Amino acid sequence: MSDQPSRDLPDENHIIATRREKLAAMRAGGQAYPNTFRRDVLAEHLHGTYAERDAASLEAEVTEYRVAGRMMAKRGQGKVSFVEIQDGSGRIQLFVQMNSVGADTYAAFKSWDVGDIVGAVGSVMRTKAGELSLRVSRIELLVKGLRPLPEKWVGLTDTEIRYRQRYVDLIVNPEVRRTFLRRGQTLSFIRRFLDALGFHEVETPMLQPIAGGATARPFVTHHNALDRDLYLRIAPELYLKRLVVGGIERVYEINRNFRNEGLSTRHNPEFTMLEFYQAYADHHDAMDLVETLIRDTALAVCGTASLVYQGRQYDLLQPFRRWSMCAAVQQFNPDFDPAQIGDRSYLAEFAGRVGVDVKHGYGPGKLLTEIFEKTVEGRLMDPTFITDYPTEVSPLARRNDQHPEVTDRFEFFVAGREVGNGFSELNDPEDQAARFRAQVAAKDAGDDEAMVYDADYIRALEYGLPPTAGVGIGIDRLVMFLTDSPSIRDVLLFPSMKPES
RNA sequence: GGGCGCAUAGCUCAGUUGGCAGAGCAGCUGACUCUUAAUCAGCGGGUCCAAGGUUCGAGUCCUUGUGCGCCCA
Repeated sequence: MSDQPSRDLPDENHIIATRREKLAAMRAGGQAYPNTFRRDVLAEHLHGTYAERDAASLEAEVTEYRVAGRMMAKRGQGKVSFVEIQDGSGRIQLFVQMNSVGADTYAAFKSWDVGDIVGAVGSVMRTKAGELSLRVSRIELLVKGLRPLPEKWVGLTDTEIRYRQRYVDLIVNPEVRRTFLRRGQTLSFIRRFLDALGFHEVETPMLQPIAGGATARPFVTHHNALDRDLYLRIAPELYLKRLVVGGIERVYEINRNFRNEGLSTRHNPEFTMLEFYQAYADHHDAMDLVETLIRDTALAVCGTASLVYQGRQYDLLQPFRRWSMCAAVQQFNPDFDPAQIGDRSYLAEFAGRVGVDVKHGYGPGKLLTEIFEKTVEGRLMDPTFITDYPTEVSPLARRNDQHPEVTDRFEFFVAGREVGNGFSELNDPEDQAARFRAQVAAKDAGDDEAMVYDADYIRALEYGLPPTAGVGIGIDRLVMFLTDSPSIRDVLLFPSMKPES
């Protein structure tokens, strides 16, 4: 231990030291990190091809295969050993005999460790226990693993190590790999779904001079050459609607948003959002589209629309429920009187009673929304659209023609969590300018999440935004639902963490 | 931001009333030509999260801090 070459590593131990000695011996004997071995088959393909073949019929199979992967198990039995290697598709057992690979190779092989990466050549066989294996004629150590893998049976459960060292998590926990493959399939399917409907995928700025399109606190960064602050975007919304003005009438973007808020099982400072906009459509069309999108995505990536999330059954084939916010509040608060929905003092009293921290600037719409979030949101388990969001809390949404105090807006909930948000877009530039001014007033009054006046966006609207519906869907929360993951950190490869202690 | 819980070997975990730091797996040495968490014999392995405090004596009790988890805001 006295001459370790990597004293900067905090957790050197005798296991790592022993493996470093093995690596040093490899270096002394030639190339320790060869990149000449080429494989020609994956484990999954072997299992698929030979699943039905018995031991006797495989004896006649002379095809030599070349496989490569990480050794996940090694069971020595004297002059014969069994090894499980894991490649990108799964695992395959290697049957390594001294008589087949030679005494020298076999002696070297005995010193290799679980966690090392090997390449092997051999023909298929079935062992006496019935396991499909490769009878190895040649085997080669490709990469020496210096750090021991977690214990083979219980594995790695410490959530902190799982998140900070996701590479280890991925090696030893197959379900983690499945979760992230499914996340990729979800993104891929959504793109195909929207592409097929004539939507065009675009990329709009993530560094923005004005962080608009949502009510949230942004991250601030600085551009040195311009000597000005820029903001990481909190939403792509205002840029995407500029594109609709420009004639890209069906447009979407899937990318990261950044919001300067705390961490929780539902919040990560950077998260992935899908937003799409469709000209000549309204919020009803958008809800229909979201319902189809969610259902078809589940069918495509889970193979079924009947899902289990955290022990509860969800049937996405049933039509999604649609409730106005007021009706939903009444549903979960039998003593709530919808006739007094315009009465601020009534709402303030009710809000205070259910635990809302009522602030002076809150109007009736904000109060109703707070009551909704406090008493309803977490209980919306089955897929539900909540509609008729108050204009007061919807500065970018079109007013309802009959009831201008609410907007043609909805949010989508499932499993007690908000997953989507959409509305008929406000395309009246004068109304939009007034709404921005109200937001600026709120900001001046101390609401640091309120919006900033975006003069160029108003200018764009003055050229004419077609009647348009827009939707945002939180991809991380959708993937949580589709993969039965309790925390957003389970669907982010590298979730935000406090600095390692 | 508040409350509760957790932190001991590379990993997963025990640790009694405050009295010598433990197990399984992994590792090392040896045996073993069909194993499946292989088996058998032997051996090594610790900043008990950090810093203070109480005590003859602290992994254990107290305080503060750090990280993680859960709940609440």
